[in-house]
Amino acid sequence: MDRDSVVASLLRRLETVSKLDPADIAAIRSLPIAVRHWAGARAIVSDGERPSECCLIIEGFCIRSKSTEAGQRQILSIHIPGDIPDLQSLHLHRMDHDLSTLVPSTLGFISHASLRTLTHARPNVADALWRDTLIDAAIFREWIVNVGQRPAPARLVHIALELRRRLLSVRGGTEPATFEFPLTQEQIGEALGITPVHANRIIRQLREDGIVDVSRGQVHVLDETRLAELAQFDDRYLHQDPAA
Amino acid sequence: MDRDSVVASLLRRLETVSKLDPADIAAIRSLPIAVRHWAGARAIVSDGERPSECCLIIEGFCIRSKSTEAGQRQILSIHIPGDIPDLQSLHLHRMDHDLSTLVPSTLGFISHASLRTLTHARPNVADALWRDTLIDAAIFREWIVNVGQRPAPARLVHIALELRRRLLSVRGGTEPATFEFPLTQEQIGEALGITPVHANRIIRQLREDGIVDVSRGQVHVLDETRLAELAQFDDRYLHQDPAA
DNA sequence: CGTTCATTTGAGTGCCGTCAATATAAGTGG
DNA sequence: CCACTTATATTGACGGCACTCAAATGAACG
Repeated sequence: MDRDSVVASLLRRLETVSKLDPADIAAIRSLPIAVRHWAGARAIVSDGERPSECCLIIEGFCIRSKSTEAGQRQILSIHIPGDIPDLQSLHLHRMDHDLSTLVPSTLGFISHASLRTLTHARPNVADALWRDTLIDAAIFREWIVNVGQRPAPARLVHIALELRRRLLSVRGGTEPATFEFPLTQEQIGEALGITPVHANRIIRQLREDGIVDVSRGQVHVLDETRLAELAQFDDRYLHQDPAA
Repeated sequence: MDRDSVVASLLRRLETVSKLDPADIAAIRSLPIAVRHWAGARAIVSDGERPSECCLIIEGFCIRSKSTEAGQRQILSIHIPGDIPDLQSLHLHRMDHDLSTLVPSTLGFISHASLRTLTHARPNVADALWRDTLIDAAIFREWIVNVGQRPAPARLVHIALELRRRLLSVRGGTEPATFEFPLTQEQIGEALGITPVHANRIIRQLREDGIVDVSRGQVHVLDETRLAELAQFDDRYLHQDPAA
């Protein structure tokens, strides 16, 4: 895999979210990145570890999650190509959650050392990456609202619409009626804070109602209008416009 | 109010969380800060606004919250002296949630311009503040787990123990059996994702069981052992040790 | 073609929500 | 300082969303 396509999605993403000048872009392009392939459903970094590098998703999907002592798991976020899901480890040295792949993925590892050199040399890039971690936090805030306030069907369609919107800033184009959503029903339950049994019932209900069909790792939108009404999805919290 | 006591809690907090050298500390001390008093239960910045300054809590308590279109409110975090709850606005220009006081408070406002000058001149300070926002995000992650996975009584004691632990890094000393918790039962409900009626029942149950007494804006620990067992509180996610 | 994992469905239970009323505390003006 | 107003806390009755336990079906994979 050539260097350009490795950083392409990262740059596309940083540029939709921040303003960078050519020198910044060149500096990011010249970061040393170690590309490795990862099987699906495998840990990348685990709770308690002290990683010395950050992980750029080049291809595939990842999730972050935390497990309680009672043995329950909560999925905290879903990550797509262009994301650096453990960028926080640059300053938070011990992991407080798990990061793992959802499907077979191509990952690029960037050492903390080289990132630190870059951010200290170029405050502009530091700001862009900082901003990236702040958007990450904004998504967590919305996730809290989702789990805390919305009824289960609305929770599901909300995270689905969030994922669709975020995929746009990498893939480009217009909102598709069908898109990847590579979670099992058990994982959907872990993301929404419900049991897999209940997740199944909600999915069936949404399908029977002709709103969305969530199956085989994909979402098929059946009725865009009623879906929007149910999800109450407002993308402002994604902060995708650097000017705003 | 003299300058030293204004920044004292901020410095104490940044130093428990990051390593700063004397020049960094001097630079932070010389930040222009406008001190203002605020009544209780008043908005500081609201969803949709574009603030040009950040707010340091000098005295008092604040919360961040988001409201859904359905009119429900979710409290996202509780803030104490030394916190800069809207530090994210430095890079995320449009607010995606509300920040308001819980009780009458003394606030210090620091312009984005002076913060940006400081962070660009001193990468060390930038890293410390960046780290601060990352801890903020780590707390959000734990909050998601709390709301998504724990039963309501455990949720309540978990946020109470988190607040107690965080108060320690400002106030110093050892874990007190009684501490401030200035939330009404309605606000407790909004923080936990339950109704105020149910919040009341849980509080009563915890009191009757002799575990904790949450009343009149205070928490009284009745049985430290059973409390710890119920809350499953592990402070690792607060990242209070700069070395770790 | 058997093993394993994911999905689906049923029956019964319980946590938590809604609606409603009352009590208590806190604050305000006369 | 008391009457009045309002916010907060408390309690009861009832309903429903979501959980547990359990089993069956379907899909994927070596």
